[in-house]
Amino acid sequence: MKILVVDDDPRLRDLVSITLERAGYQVVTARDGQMALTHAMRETPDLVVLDVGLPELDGLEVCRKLRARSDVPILFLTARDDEIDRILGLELGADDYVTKPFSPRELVARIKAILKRSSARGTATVLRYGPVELDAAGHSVRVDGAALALTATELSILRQLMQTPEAIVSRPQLIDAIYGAGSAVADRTLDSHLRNLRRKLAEQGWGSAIETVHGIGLRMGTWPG
Amino acid sequence: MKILVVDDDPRLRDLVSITLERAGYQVVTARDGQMALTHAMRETPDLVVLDVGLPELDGLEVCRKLRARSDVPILFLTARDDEIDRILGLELGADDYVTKPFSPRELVARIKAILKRSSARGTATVLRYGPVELDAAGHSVRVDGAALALTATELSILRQLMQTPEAIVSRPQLIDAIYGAGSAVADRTLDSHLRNLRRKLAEQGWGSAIETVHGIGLRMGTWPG
DNA sequence: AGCTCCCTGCACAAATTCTGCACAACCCAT
DNA sequence: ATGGGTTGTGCAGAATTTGTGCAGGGAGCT
Repeated sequence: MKILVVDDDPRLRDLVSITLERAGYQVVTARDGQMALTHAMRETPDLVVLDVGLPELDGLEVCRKLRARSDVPILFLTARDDEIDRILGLELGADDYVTKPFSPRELVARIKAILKRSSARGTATVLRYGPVELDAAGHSVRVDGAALALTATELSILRQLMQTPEAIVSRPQLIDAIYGAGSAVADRTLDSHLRNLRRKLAEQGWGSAIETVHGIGLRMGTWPG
Repeated sequence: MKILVVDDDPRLRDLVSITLERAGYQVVTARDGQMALTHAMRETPDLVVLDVGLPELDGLEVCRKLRARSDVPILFLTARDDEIDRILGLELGADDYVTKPFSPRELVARIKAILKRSSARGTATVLRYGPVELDAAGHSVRVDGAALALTATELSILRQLMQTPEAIVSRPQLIDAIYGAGSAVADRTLDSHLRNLRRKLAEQGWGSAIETVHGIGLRMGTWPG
């Protein structure tokens, strides 16, 4: 989980960073609104901790601009109570706020709560094609409801194929996607995994799910039924 | 609502006591760290007001010890600004702090805020999955109602896993979450704790609660029944 | 000081998965 | 039909990942 921390006060920035890093998050910092927007685009954080009282482009403005292009959860840091009213009044789509001074524990608790909510919202990690269901987070695959025990590599192959159903994926593409690009694994190796994967699918009665297109590549088949 | 006030200065103790009593709280006092711990155990206060600069066992130490067995909210009283850094930096789990000199009104306001928050957090501190119940506040775990004696690390692991049931948590993620990020604990160490945790679960008949997904991580299992 | 409990991590064993060779089977254009 | 290129299969050693026995060190309690 990556978190973008935006505050102009270096001490507070450090405090928050250290706290969050201890809590197991990856942290990126920005010291003003402009930088915040740049980083938000480039780093695609999972959450933004945003100070309201930024110089120049203030926090509320940054929030509005962020919301224009992303649904990233936002947690505001506010110094004074009257700032809270502005946040609430403006309905900017902030997810929560914490008033300074705050305790690290509190901050982490709030962040966890937000992330939990937003991950509950976005259960879109499940790929589905025909009777095959692939849950990336749980590393689990079900066929007609029955769980399939796949190894990491097998699952990786299946995911690639399911990401573009009905489209043909070439072998080099697959290999690049599974191992990094420019890896030197033999073509036969891919075949081995492919075989195991097919065998496991076949045990559930879907042996023909992955079809070979000779000389071109592989694809998650056009479903028979 | 019962509040424990810990300070070695009798005048300040009285001031705080009277202020709080006027605000409608029941007050218990202690003049040193040792006494504070004793009272905290016996009286189970709803909040502790703790002076940082105590003789002998200092406030930070008291806080740490309290945290070892309870989640009671803690409000620090600090004399100097540099003490604040220590509180925040150490991430002891304090909920707020007030610098001396402070106004009685300020103190009461902070206390109200903390109590409000902690009651709002309220009953959501219990994680449950299958027959396993984890009560973060009480540091206790029950399986089919039977209490399980877990060490701090074991509990930490279990909590991480239960926070995202059915999802896989990688070993690095677990290690980052339990110790700070970027810590250098051996992989085997995690295994050791894991083994102990599993053994204890097995004694209650749920040895398979935590399953291993080879090469990926661990997960709080898909429940058998 | 002595005792207990917990954390940490080494050395080794066990389990699981990955890789790729040798060869057979297959597809398609000529 | 035939030959060259492509894909599937049996198999086994290599490599990685995970589990276990065990022990030293340190914190806390009496």
